[in-house]
Amino acid sequence: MTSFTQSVIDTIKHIPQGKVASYGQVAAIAGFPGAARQVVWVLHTSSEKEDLPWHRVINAQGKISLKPGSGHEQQKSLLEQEGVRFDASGTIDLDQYLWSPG
DNA sequence: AACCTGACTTCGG
DNA sequence: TCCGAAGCCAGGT
Repeated sequence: MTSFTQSVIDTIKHIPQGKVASYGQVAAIAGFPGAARQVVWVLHTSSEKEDLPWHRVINAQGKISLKPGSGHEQQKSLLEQEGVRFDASGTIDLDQYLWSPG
């Protein structure tokens, strides 16, 4: 499979524990730069079926985009369990936790 | 077949 | 520095 969906799913599955990646980054690595919104859609449609580490995908500012009550707390909790520290304002230190597939 | 939506990103005023 | 608008693409209705 070389579809956009499969590429994104595969990319997300490769995000290591304790690291995070932005939507745009995931799209770019998957081979579709600028397709951040489609990544959102993939998470919505395949996060459970494909058993994806959806919580490791955040926005480019190092913050969780979900609204409180819609998974925000759960995502933060899951990341903290993996060792990701949050700022007092709920921001992740990208210098330290941003995934670089190097 | 056309229109709408989505956990985004980036640029311009 | 902050806000608004446009652009990305696939899937659902």
